[in-house]
Amino acid sequence: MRKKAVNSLERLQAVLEVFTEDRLEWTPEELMEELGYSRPTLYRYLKILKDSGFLTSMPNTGFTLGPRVVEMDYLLRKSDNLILSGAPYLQKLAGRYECTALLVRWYGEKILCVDSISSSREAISSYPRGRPMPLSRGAIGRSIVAFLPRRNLVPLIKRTLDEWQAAGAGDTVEAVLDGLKSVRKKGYAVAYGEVTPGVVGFAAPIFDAGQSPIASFSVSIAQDHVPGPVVEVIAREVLLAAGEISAALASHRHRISSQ
Amino acid sequence: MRKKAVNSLERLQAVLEVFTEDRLEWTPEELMEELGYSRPTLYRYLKILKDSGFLTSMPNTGFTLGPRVVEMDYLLRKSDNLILSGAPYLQKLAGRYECTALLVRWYGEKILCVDSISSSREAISSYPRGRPMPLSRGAIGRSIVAFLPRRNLVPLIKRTLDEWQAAGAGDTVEAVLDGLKSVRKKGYAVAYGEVTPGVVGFAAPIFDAGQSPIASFSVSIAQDHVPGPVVEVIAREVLLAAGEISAALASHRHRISSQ
DNA sequence: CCTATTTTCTTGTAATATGAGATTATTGAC
DNA sequence: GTCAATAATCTCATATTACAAGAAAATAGG
Repeated sequence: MRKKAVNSLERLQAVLEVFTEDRLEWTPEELMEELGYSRPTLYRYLKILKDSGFLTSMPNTGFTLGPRVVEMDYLLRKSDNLILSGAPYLQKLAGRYECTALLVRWYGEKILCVDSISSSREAISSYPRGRPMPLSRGAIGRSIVAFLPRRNLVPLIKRTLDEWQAAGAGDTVEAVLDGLKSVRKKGYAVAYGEVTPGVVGFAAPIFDAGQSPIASFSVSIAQDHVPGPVVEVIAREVLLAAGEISAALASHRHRISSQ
Repeated sequence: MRKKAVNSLERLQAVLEVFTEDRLEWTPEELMEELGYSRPTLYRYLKILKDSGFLTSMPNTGFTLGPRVVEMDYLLRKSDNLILSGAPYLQKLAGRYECTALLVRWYGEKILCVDSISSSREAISSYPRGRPMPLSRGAIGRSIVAFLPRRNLVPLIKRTLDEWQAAGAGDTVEAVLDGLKSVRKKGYAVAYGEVTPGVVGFAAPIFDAGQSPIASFSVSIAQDHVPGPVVEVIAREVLLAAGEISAALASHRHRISSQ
C-alpha cells in the first residue's frame, strides 16, 4: 500500500517506487494505469527521470532503472559512514571464522544489507546487498527491533504480529516483546537456522546518536562450525564490533561538528 | 557546468546532482548557497528526498546519499538486460584468461562500468563499478566513440579535443577521427598501457537497436600474458562476445514486442 | 518510402509551489 | 534537569507553473 503522493514532487518520486522486485519493467501505458497520471504528465515525468539517468528505455522495451543508479551506488559506498566504519570489522570477522559478515541498515520499516564479506565457499545468501530482508525472521531483525524505543516498538509489533507469529517469535504481542527483552538484556541476538537451515546468525545493534539503533552487525556461520562454547565467543566479538562501529560513527559526527 | 533546472521537478533532481565524488556530504546551508533555493523550499525538497530514502542525515552531519540507492542498485542488477545478457560472457572470458572482464555502459557523455568479473589476483581497477571513466583514454571509450554516428561524433570530438590530445589520440580533430576510423574498420579497439601501465585493454561495442552503440565489452589483461599472436585471438573473442550480447539484447526486445 | 505508434508541443486554466517571517523542535552546554 | 542557540517546519498571500486535451512531431517497423 503506497502512501498517496500529494504534490508533483512526490508524484515524481512515486514513479520510481513502482519499480520493485515484482515488476522491474513498465510501459508508459502500464504506468498511466498504475499511477493514474495523464499521458503528457507521465511523459514529462519520464523525460525528467530519463534525463537524470534514473530510468532508461529501449525501443520496444518498457522503462527500467538506469545507470545513474549504478553511479549513485558507487558514490554511496564512498560516503556512507556505516559502510566505511564497518568494513574493517567485516574483514576481521570474516578472516577469523569461515562465515559471512554483514552490515545491515534499518531503513523505513525494512532492513537492508548494505555491505558484506564472505569467507565461506557457499556464501549464497538469499538476501544479498540491497534486497530488503524480513524483520521478524533471523537475528538481524531482532537485534535492531529489540532496541527500538517502546513507543515505536509496541505499535510496530502490533501491526506486524502475524509475521512474528509465523516466525515463531510468540503468539501474542506480549510474548514477542518478552523474547525481545532478553535480546535487549544480552545486547545481541542469536538465531539457529531461522533464515537458512543449518546456519546460525549472530547480530548486534549499531547506534548512531543514542536512543534508536540504525543498523546491525551480523555474522552467519554454519551450525557445525559452532560448538557450544564458541557461541559465546562469537557473540561477544559481534557485540564488540557493533559497539566499536557505533563509536566510530559518533567520532565522525564529532569531527564534523567541530570543524 | 550543470544545466539550469527550469521547473520544480528538475530542481528536485538537481539536489541529487550536487552529490559527486568531490563532495559527498552537504549541509542545508551549503545546499542553499550552491543551489540558490530559499530555506523552506530546500527543506521541502530535502524532506521528500529523505522520505524516499535517497538522502539521509544524521545529527551534526550533513546530508549524504541514503539506502534507497542500495536497494535500487539491487533492482537494477536484476533488471538491466545488458548486465543479465553480459554476465555469462564476463564469466567465460574471465575463466579463459587471467584478466578482468568488464561491461561498460555509454551514459550521457560518460562511460560507466556496470559489471565486472576478475580472475586476476591484482584486480585493483581505478575504475570500479559505478565510477565514470574518461572517454578518451583506453580501449573502452574508443570502442564506443568510434561507432557513434558522424553527426554526434564530430561535435563530440571537437568539444573534447584537448582530452584526446592529452591522451595522445591525435593533435587535430581529423587525426583523432582517423584513429577512430581504424577502430571502426576492425570492429574493436586495443590499448597498450593507456589506463594502467603494463595492462592491455581490448574492447568491442555492444549495440542495441542498430546505429548507435550503448555499451562496450572489454577485457584487461597483463601485457606479459599476451604474446603477439594471442592479441588477435583475444580481440576476436571480445568482438564475438560483444556481438552475441548485442544479439541477446535484440532478442529480448523482440520477446517483449511480441508478447 | 510510407504507415502506425510513440513521444513531445501547444494552450488556457486551475492548482500549487514559493518565499518572508514567525513558530516550533532539536540539540548541546551547563 | 533547564536554558540558549541552532535547526527545521509552518502560515499565508501571491505569482508561478503544472496540468489535461488535443495536435504535432519524431520515431520505429514494414
